[in-house]
Amino acid sequence: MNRKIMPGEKKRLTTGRQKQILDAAVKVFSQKGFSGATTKEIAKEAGVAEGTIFRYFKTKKEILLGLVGPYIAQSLAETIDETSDKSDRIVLKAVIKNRLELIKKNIDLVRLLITEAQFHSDLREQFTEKIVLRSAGLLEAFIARKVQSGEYRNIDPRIASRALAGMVAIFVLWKEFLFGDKYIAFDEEEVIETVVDIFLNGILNKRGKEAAAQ
Amino acid sequence: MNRKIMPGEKKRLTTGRQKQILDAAVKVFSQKGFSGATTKEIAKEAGVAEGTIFRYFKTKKEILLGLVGPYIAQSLAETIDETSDKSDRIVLKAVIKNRLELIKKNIDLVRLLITEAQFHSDLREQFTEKIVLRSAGLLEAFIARKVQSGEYRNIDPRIASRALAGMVAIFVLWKEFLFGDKYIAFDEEEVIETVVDIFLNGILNKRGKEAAAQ
DNA sequence: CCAAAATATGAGTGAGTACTCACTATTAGT
DNA sequence: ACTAATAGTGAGTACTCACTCATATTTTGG
Repeated sequence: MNRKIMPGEKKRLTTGRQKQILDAAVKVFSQKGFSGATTKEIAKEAGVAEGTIFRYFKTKKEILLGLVGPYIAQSLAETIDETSDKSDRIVLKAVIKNRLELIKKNIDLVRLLITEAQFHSDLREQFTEKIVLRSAGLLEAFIARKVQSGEYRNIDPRIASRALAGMVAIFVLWKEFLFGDKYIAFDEEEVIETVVDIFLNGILNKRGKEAAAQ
Repeated sequence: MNRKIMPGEKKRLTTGRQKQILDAAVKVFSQKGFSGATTKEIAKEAGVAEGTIFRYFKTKKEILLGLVGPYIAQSLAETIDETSDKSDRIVLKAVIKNRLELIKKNIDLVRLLITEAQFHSDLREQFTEKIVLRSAGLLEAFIARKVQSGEYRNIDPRIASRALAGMVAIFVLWKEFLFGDKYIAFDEEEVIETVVDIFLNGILNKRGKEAAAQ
């Protein structure tokens, strides 16, 4: 009557039809937008018949919403704890690089989420609470600690954390959303280095500090 | 046979059916996305019959492209020349505020352009060249001058200008794209103040400078 | 005022869409 | 090997959409 549940499986989303369809959906949705994509295309991309899709998802919209559960968590919710004794410069650069890697690996999903979050409030809420606020919170907490310890100047960590995120984000948007390398190709390493440099210089409490390299 | 052209008119896009339809299109497109919007809705919003739309635009796509000509220029291409003797702090804050006002006044158009630029390369190119690169160029030049004069540290102005833009942009995206004031309501004045502060502190060549307010 | 030109209308059309369902293929239990 | 349950299929269905066009209204010029 009901299929046996294997010990370790519970919700095996990593594999199987469902995952296969969601993977295809991310690709097609991100290329054409939700409204512009057709279920026929998704089926083709997934290598299944159109009807099969509706065995796993009642509606097209439900496919989109299917992305915010385990799927997103699996793709984007990795966490990093650099509770190290390394310098801020190193830690921040590492965090940023890690984040960028994650985004680049899932750029289709990210573009899709940002684009469609505008139009689907249910998607927006999940995306916000599961990904954005959580990520923002980590960086915010890090900065708040430094402010409290007096290492950083007394700047609102909610603003500072977002400012730093924004500095990096704009280069991702620039490249992945709009222009590719058509107008300017930025060197990622140099961008990160510069951004962290401006940020730390801007927020550190002044002490005898190293001068900027000429 | 052909209608008389009044002396000063040439292309009067500021008024008339065309403008009326474009205004409606911005509203509907930005709410539903290009694919999700229907010509019927646009017609209704514009207060004309559906057929009338196709008297002014051959296709739906052409309505979208109609937005990038004089329409965009008129809405977003205002320029500011703060060739002043005021302090950087004042100038930058003024520039940012001016830019934010412009964006807020045309937020529907901005959202639409950012969203649809992904899917329509013709729109993307116009938007990029007419708006984005031009705006970026102004700030870039400003910073480049300061770097050359030795006021700012030797930081790539292309990166620095975008970093500053990103710091501000993320708060606009945060509010207008995703969350409104649902999670955190930022005070615009404070955000600008803080961002400029971090940026200038981060990029200024060190001299006897005012300490951060406690 | 009138006719002719320009403009506006909205029911109609064909293409294309999300979704259904009667059917086929595969798998699992014995 | 047989059977029942499950999974997969793709042509068909009801509907929506961009776009057309015959007709109606407004504007123009004399």
